[in-house]
Amino acid sequence: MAENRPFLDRCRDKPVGEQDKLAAEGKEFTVKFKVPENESITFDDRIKGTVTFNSSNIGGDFIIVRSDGGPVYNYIVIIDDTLMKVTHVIRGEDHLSNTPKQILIGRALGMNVPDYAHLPLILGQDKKKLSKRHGITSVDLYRQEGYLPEALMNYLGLLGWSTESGDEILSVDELVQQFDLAAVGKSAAVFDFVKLKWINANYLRRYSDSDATDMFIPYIKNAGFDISSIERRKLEEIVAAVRNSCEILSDITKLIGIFLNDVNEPDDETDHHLKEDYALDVIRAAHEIIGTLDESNVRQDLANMIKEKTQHKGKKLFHPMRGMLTGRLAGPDLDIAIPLIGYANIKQRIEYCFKRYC
RNA sequence: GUCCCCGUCGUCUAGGGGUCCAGGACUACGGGUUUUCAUCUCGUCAACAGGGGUUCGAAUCCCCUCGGGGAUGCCA
Repeated sequence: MAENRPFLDRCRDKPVGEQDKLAAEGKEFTVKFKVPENESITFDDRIKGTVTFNSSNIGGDFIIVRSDGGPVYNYIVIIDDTLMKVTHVIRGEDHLSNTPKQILIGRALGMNVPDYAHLPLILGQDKKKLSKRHGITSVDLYRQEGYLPEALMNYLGLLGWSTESGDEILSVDELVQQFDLAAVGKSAAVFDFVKLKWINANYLRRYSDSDATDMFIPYIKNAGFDISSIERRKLEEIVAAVRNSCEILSDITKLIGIFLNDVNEPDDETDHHLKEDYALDVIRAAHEIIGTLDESNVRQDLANMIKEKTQHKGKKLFHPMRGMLTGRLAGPDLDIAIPLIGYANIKQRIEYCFKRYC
C-alpha cells in the first residue's frame, strides 16, 4: 500500500531564490499549489446541492505545472473557464473531487468561480464508470453499429432525467425545450443497450421505405453483399419486408441474405427444428410439388399445396417453410418474401433441404 | 486508507410527510392479432438497502450501519 499521507515536500518552504537556483542548475521540478490549512471550501452544486470540503484533506499540495512545463489541466481549467467568461460548468461527477482544488486556485487569483453542476455518472453493467472495456463508447462506433443520432440523444437525455409527462420518445427539439437541469437526479445510471435499441427501433420505423433503404444500404454493402444489380424498387421491397425485424441498422445484415444468397445455411436453431417429423413432412411435400409450380403461382400455391398434402397448418406449416426457405426461424412475412426470393431460388433451397434432411 | 457523492421493481425512473398495500417505461412471461416469426395490442410478475428516531402519520425529515461509486504528488 502506498503512502496515504501527503507527500513530504522538502521544497514547500524554500525561499524563492533558492528554488530558482536549483532550477537553473538543471534540476527537474514541478510547480505545486500551496494548499492552505483548515480552510472550508463550500459551493452550491446545481445538482448535488451544497458540497463542503476542508482544505486539509483534499490531498495536500498538488502539482499545477508538470516537470515538462505543461499545466495540469485538471486543476488549472478554472483559469481558462474564467478567462473565457464561462458562467456554468456542467460536467461529470468524477470531477466533483477536483472542484475544491480548482476553487482554491480561483480564489488565489482573485477570480469569480463559476456555477457548478455535476452530472451523475453513466455506469456499465458492472456498475463501474463507463469506459472502453464496456464496449462501444465513442459516438462513431454507435454510428457504425447503426444507432441513429436522434435515438442516442434521446436515450442519453433520459439517463438521470425524465419528463413531467413521462413521455420517453422525444425529438431533439423537445429534449431541448423540456430539459431542466434542476430536474436531473443525483444518482448514477447503468447504461442499458436493450432500452437504447428499443428507442432506436422506434425512430427507425418512422422513416419511409425509401429513406430507410438509403439508410440501410451502407450497412448491406459493408457486410459484403453486392447489390449493384438489384433494382432500386426491389431493394425497397426487400427492406420493407425486413425492417420491422431490425432494431439497429446493422441488424439487416443478418436478414438480407434471405433474398440475396442462393441458399441460406440453416442456423443451429433452425437446423434443429427442421429435423422434426412435421418439418420433414413439409420438406418432402415441397420437394414433390415445386416442379409443378412456376414464378406466377409459387407465392399463392406453395403453402396451400403443402398444407393439403401434409395436413399441417399454422405453426407446423409456416415454421418449417420459413426454415426451409430462409434458413431462419424469424424473418419477413413469407407471402411477401417468396416472390422476392423468386421461383428459381425457392426451388434450389427446397432441393437443398431435401438432400440435407430427407 | 482518506475525502466526497449516491442508495425506489433486473434496468431507466415518478413520487419531496397523508391522495402510495408505491405509478410509468424497457426486459421477461402470458393472452389477442398475424394460417408462422416480427410489428401492433392487452395483461402479469417485480422495488422504497437495514436499524433507530421525529410525527397522529415517513418511500418522503434526522442519525447510525451496510452497500455502491468517484477522487486521491505530474491523463484530459
